[in-house]
Amino acid sequence: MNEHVHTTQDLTKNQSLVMGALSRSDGPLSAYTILDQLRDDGFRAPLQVYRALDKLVEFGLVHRLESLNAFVACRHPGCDDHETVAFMICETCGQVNEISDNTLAKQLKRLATDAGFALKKSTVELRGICSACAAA
Amino acid sequence: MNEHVHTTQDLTKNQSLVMGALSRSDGPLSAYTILDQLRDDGFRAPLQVYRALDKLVEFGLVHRLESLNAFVACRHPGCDDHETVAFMICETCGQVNEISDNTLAKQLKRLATDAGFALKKSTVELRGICSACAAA
DNA sequence: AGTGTCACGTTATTTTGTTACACGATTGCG
DNA sequence: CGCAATCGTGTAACAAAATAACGTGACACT
Repeated sequence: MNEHVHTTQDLTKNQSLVMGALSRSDGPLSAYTILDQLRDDGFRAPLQVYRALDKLVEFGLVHRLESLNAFVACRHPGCDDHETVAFMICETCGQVNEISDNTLAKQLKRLATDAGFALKKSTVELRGICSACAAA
Repeated sequence: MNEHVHTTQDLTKNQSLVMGALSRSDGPLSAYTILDQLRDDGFRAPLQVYRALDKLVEFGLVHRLESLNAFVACRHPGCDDHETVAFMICETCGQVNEISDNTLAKQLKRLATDAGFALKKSTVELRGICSACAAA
């Protein structure tokens, strides 16, 4: 097993449960929503969720949406560049679309470099109305 | 007076106080930090701060930093494109640099358009180490 | 046995943000 | 004028999001 790429099998029980909840969901979930969903599985405190989430984010299996205070399962786990991903968030239906645009990533890095800024992580979250909702 | 561009004179008392606190500060402030700073001016409840902040953001005088749950005074108030601004946030000193890059703005819009996504607002927050802190 | 590490569990607390309700000032209008 | 509508304000209570502090058990390694 590769030491960097984590799959479901590497996960601890709590991490698997949280990952499962996020995978089942078609949209982002808040930590407390996850907690509620996992009560029957023995979850009792927010910290249990947050600890699992921290690890899952670290593994690149989950993304945090800063503008929503919520989390989503990564659509392309295993891809390297988890520091430069963009999201399109529909304000009508709540659906989140994960985009991996190389040009954008490069541009952000260039912007940072030009300013002498050592970029660690970039948060790009686009808010608007998705095509499906616009049509409806 | 232009009906879209707001200046300090348009602001209500509370809005002015909050704007003043943000302008005085050299970095981002949380709503509750602002509240504490304005206790002597009669502020008592978070809602007073949030209401003022909402308006100031609406006016384009203040930006909200989603990844920090904090707020900063806009460096170039009066500029149109308050929906596509990027921030570089130094994780060492906490300084925030506001960037208005036209190429980036266009690219984000193109990304959205290509996906049939009606972009309303984009959040771009780059985390890393600023040049000053890297040198030190 | 001793040590370090890691995930886990529990309680309490802090930080952040919102809901609900009421009051006063202003504006617009019949 | 009188009256509704709007807007900013004030207060209290509350909900949501995140963390602090402390302790336990499992496991590996020496």
